Amino acid sequence: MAPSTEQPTLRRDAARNRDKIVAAAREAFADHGVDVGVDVIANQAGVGVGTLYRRFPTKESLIDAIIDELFEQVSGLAHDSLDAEPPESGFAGYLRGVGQLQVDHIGCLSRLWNHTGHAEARKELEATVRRLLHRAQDAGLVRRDIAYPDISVILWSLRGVIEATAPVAPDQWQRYLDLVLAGLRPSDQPLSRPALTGPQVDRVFAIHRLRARGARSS
Amino acid sequence: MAPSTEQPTLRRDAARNRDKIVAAAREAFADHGVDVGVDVIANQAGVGVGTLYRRFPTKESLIDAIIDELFEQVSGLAHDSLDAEPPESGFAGYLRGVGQLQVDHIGCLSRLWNHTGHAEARKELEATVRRLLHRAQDAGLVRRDIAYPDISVILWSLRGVIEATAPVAPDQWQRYLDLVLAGLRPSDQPLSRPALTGPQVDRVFAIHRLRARGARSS
DNA sequence: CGTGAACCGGAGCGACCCCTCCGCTCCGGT
DNA sequence: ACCGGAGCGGAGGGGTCGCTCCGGTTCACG
Repeated sequence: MAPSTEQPTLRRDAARNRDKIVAAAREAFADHGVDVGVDVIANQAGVGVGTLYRRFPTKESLIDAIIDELFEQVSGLAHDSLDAEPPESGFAGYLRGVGQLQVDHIGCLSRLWNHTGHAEARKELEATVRRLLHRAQDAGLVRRDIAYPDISVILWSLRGVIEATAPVAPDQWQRYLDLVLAGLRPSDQPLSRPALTGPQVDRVFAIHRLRARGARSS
Repeated sequence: MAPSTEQPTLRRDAARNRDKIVAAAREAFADHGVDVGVDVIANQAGVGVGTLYRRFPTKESLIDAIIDELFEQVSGLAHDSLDAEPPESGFAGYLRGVGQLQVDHIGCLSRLWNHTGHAEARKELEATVRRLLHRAQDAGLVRRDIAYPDISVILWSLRGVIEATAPVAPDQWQRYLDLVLAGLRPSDQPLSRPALTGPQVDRVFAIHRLRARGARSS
């Protein structure tokens, strides 16, 4: 039952501070983006930066912790969507749910989809979303030549809309998603290009992860 | 014939260097994003940073110059699309053209749409795009309840897709645009939200312009 | 060709930010 | 109550980046 990475039982005040740091980081990242200074986070948590850095050896690792939380919410949402009624509505519900999650974590969007570890958790999420997609296709809501990587592309596009419009019109992305869902409905006009392949999607993740580290390569 | 902002006749070598700086900046921004150091640009242009800063008092003003170029290309593209054959194809052609421009200037995307000045040029572009949109609507290619601000939203979404996928699959955005265009076709299912209003779009621009200046507000 | 103004270059300043270090505090088991 | 050590805070190191300053150079006009 215990996770593989076992903590050597944090002292109680230390655990409390860790929670305060995570909460402060969550809020600060959502409000001001991942570029907020660590001192701002430490201040908001009521601790010193030294305390922060004892628990999270790197600012990046703190970001990862927040993104991990977010990823779990996405996973949970996908699983919940499996129980939607009627079943074929789960697909749209998943997309709408992810949209709302993105709105609630605007500052972190650039990191949401380049998840460091958890390859296995990613596989599971993918399997779930594939099921949602197939159900929608079987019900005639989504054209057959839409593949799983297309969902990633749609979510990237959603990110673009949300990042631009959310501060002004927090629900405008829903109108846009209506349009996309309409575009997904069966049609006899073929698409001009094939879908991304799985490895290509992985490379997109990899590139964005590199870029996130502040690469300044040639 | 002379533009309203008259230059006091730059010395020839100075003009040459200015051009070299702009060319280097265009390339550097496209390749590495707007976060490249000014010394990189100056190096590539074969001049010192001092020379760069004589011509462009701020890195921001250099970025603006590049964005202005890009904006003119968009304007030209919109006008060219007016002559498309058949006329109702101009709308899709415009969107595809803007997509390609975005691919060619990936690093600048975050700045493309928050254009500082030229309110009048913006108005003209808007008028042109409105005509393209109306033609497509009259031809039955686009549903009637799509308004001009929806085009901005679509371009923001396109930006999200391009930023994510272009390094791996430079033309994947076209598949995605196919879907959006399909979603724009007439339908009797209403959209769940109204379009953005003009002032809302302006506020989106304003907010992003502020954010670009590196604001670290509360 | 001579002259003065415009121009050039790059070392260096200041601001910012991530992270470390070390003297002090306070938890918690005995 | 006592004590060992985990935990704490925040000043400052190290690095980056935008921008400035000024001695030397080059252009263009008379």
